[in-house]
Amino acid sequence: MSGTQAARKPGSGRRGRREGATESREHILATARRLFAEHGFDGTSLRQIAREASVDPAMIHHFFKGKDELFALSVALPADPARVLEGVDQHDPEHRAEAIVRAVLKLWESPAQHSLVAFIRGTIGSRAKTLLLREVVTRTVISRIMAGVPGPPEEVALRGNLVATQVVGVMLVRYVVRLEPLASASPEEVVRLVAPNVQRYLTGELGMH
Amino acid sequence: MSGTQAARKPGSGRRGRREGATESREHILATARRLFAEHGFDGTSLRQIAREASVDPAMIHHFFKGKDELFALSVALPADPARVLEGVDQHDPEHRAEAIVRAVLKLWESPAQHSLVAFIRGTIGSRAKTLLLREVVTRTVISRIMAGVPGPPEEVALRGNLVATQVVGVMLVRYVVRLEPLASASPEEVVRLVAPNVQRYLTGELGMH
DNA sequence: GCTTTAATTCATCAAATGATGAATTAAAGA
DNA sequence: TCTTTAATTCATCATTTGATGAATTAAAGC
Repeated sequence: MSGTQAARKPGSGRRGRREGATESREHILATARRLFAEHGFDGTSLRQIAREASVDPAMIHHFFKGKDELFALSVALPADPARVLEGVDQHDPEHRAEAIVRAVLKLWESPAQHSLVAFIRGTIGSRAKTLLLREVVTRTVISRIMAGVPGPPEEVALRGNLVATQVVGVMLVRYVVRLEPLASASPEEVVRLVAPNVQRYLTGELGMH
Repeated sequence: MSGTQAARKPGSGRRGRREGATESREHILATARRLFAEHGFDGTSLRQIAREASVDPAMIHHFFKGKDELFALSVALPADPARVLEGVDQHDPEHRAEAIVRAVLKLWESPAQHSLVAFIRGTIGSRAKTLLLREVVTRTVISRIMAGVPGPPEEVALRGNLVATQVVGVMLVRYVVRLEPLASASPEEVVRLVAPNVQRYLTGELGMH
């Protein structure tokens, strides 16, 4: 796992503050996002981030409390669920699926994609982080998606879980594993393909009881 | 991340071969399976495995070439896709979804569950391993599931991807993230809930072209 | 211009990791 | 029984990791 030597030898840079605008903090964050996305949390070292950001490792501790905070700030929750799903709950539940799928795809097609992949990799890799994910997903995402859906609470909760399976599945297969041809399909085509199934979970006949 | 001290101090055990049956190798494998499932590949150290298996770390290198081989043997491909999906392709494509979902759930409800979660965590955590997963899934799983499905190859491939989104989503939400109430639903109920959506992807109207 | 603040690098630490070779002991085979 | 093979532990290495404190330099505020 040991790559080639650093692009900047230890000692080639002058000491002290650099001239010009200060942008190291953003470089660190951008590099961290990219590396966490590629190799996950444990697979990415602070030194590697520092090297690729052309910065001394100590800078990371100067700007952030440690690796955890860097991960949290660079990668975790790269988007505010409330904003992403804004307006979704104003659609009639009977015709909400399209809006959900479209909102999710819009987010994943944005520049946030790197961060999102990093979030998925870093989160699923560890049990502790997965538990955190469950909380976030349940409280902020699913509750929002299911607002106003009629039926007994237990059934609505189950429907929310089912919607999650389909949405998470698309995210994983299209953006993380990148199966073709789905990965190359246009967002609108994905909406057409997937939304009907999501709609069934939301308000359709489930064949229960 | 550092847990409590080991259950066996360094020096409390006699040197040399232990008396009685030799089962350390299996203990190592079982412990590795469990720990890889909880903390992923990088999050699990050989020393931790050795400690919880009540074994010297050097034993791991005695039985296995290294961490990679241990991971491969304990965790990777915990089930032969061919066996799991055996007979699925003998169902008429028009009524194959139930068989698929049932086969997948049967596997995940088996004792292999730990290994499978470990496989997912270890695989999704790293980009390189994800690429490998893509190969395996495409060549062995999807091709088997889609055998005999009519239509142009490109469309069949897309349908296969869509089936994958739904199946992967269920695996992740039910077994890895464990969202309730889906995680506690009976396998047969999950089949009833999910199979219709899988069937639409397999042979249903997709609204394309 | 002077002072304060912040950015940047260097040197270094303690801990943990994967790995290896030698020594010790029991089981298996003759 | 004697010999060979395999299992088990110990001691130890070189690396890597995350982290810290001090020293150096530029920017910002006055």
